[in-house]
Amino acid sequence: MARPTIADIADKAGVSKGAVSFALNGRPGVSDATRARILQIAEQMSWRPHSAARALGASRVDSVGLVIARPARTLGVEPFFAHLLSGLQSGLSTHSISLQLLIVENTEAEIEVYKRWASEHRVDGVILVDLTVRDPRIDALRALELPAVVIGGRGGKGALASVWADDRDAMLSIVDYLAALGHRRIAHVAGTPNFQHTQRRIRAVRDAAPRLGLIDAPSLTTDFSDAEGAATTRKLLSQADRPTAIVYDSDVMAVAGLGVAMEMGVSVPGDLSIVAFDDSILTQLMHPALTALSRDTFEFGRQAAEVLLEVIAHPANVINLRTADPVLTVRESTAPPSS
Amino acid sequence: MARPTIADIADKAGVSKGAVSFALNGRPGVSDATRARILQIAEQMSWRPHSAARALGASRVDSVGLVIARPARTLGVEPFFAHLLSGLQSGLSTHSISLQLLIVENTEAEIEVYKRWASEHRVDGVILVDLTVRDPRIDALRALELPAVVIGGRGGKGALASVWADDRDAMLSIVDYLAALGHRRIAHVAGTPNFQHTQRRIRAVRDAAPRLGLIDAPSLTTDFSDAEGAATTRKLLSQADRPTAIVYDSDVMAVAGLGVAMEMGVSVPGDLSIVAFDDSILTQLMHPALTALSRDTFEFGRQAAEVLLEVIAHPANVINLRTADPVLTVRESTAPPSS
DNA sequence: CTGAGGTGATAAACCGGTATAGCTCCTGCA
DNA sequence: TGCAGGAGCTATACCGGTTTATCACCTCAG
Repeated sequence: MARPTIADIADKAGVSKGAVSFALNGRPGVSDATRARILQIAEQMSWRPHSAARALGASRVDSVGLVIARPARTLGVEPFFAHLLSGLQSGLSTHSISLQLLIVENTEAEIEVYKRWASEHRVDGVILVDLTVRDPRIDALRALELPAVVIGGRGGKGALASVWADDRDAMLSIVDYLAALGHRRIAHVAGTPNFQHTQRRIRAVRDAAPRLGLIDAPSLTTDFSDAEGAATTRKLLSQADRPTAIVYDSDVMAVAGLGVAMEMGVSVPGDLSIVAFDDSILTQLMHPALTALSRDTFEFGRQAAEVLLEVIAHPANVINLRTADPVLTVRESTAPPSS
Repeated sequence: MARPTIADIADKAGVSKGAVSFALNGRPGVSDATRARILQIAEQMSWRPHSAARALGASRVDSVGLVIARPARTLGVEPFFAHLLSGLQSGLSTHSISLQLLIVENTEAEIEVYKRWASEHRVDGVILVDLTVRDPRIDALRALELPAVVIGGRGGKGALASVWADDRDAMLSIVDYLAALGHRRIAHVAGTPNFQHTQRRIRAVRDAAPRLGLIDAPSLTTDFSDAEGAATTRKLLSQADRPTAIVYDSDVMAVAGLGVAMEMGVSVPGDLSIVAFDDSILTQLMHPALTALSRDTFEFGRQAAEVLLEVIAHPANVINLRTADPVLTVRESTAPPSS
């Protein structure tokens, strides 16, 4: 017998299908003795539930979805997603929930995927990343009544559950550190301005400037690419009063910035300190190794999974979980300013 | 009506459920007029099939799986997987097939996942990556009768379908190029020896050495990590007769190697030429930018998807597809040897 | 005029589970 | 003694599709 069904088990145990179902799902309706016998037979026949049959009967598919709307090119470099995925899976696997992953080009396509998933009952819920200001996905998901958890932002007036880290505090810890080293000209090479976290980081820099007595603290937005990271760095370093420290919103841009500094004869950390807002193997491969903000992305994913499962189970329960604060890992790219 | 079923359509069209099913799946049994009417009603009610119901009836789930057995740490840096994923999805989405992704720690866990997927009918087939010599997954999959396609290797005596590139030719093109530049001491920092492609690359170097008159052409295996890449480079550059060119099996190791060269005062490409077997944004961020072998990984994934769907439809049909050869992208890290 | 064969449809079984109504005992309490 | 109530189990409907057996009807050849 290749693939036993509960009917086979019922036959062998001399009970009804219903009793087998009760026993296998740990719900009342059978005696302990019968339950034990059924479980043993199931084990021995190496029975496993047919996912489609269960989904049809129980109207849940034990599967959640993650759509990433980014060009594949930028995806690969970011260890963020790999760690997030691992964390998500770690949180899901304990409940035998599987993960559907889809990479699409833009937000419209992403919303289309949600519609399809909802109408085909392919997932019980979804995880949202890269939240933008006035994100259209939030309304779309609400309309679809698809449970969701937002990663790294708030779910729009508390409507969607979320798991988030405090970008503001994190940015402040970087700027505080640089100011303590003696830097007064600090620049911030930010990412895409429509991302919520970009906004929060820019605001943090702006707010901290007066308190720390910074002479200049510009935030320049980019598209997160190495090319714009390099171009922006070139512009900053060409100024008369160039910054003595630059904070980059991503590790890739920080590495690109380091390249520009070398190319222009600006020594790091002698003439310029560099900090990356994201940590990865990239920052450690460099010479000098880059000071970077380390986040526990794996744990982030694990918590997101837990929250999502909770929201699926109890849709009314809107959870907003703040995760552990990221910490600044100081390496070789930061030092007091030379003059 | 939130989610219409074919019964609703049947009611509205005044026909039976069966007729609707025939019409929607484009199979004979209904007249063209009725078919058109049913399709129109389905469209208007924005009907979509319930995936679980379809899976249960048709015994296929329109979903395939990919398991990656690697630590998440190394995963993120490799653009390879992001591109492969995009390509796979591109090939699958035209047939409305979804992809399940799972990252696990080791091969045993991977095989367990296959067993679970097979017994729970969660996927119609799987894609295999990182093929090792005498790979245990091949026999496991055959035992499970789970359709599969192997990426980047042969499916064990032609048993499993495969999509592969010619690693041997690729390595020869690198070594030929370095020899043409005048290099006679070429070293090869290889990956894990149990990978099939590592073996093929090592063999290619060994076979080419006499023909090209190479004085020395050692292949040193590593675990693919930046640490071992750096350590091996350090060892090579400390030798009396140190190599004038090093070929690295991955971009991460090449970058680590470049760092070691800088740290030891060995100029690149003046004193040492460096080639990476894998291309990515990493190699382009470096100074000097690294000469690297570029593969069309997206297309690779797309073809793998096509082959897998073919194998699922016709299990007896074992396809072995050779993809386009990778090309060497020459950048700043290679030059004729100095002396 | 008859019968073979094809067309267009229906009804019902089926896929493998879950959920529920109901039945049979058994126990405990008035 | 009678009966309420619960434990333990069965039978059956149901989820939303697919597939098969069957049938009515029409056409056309013999």
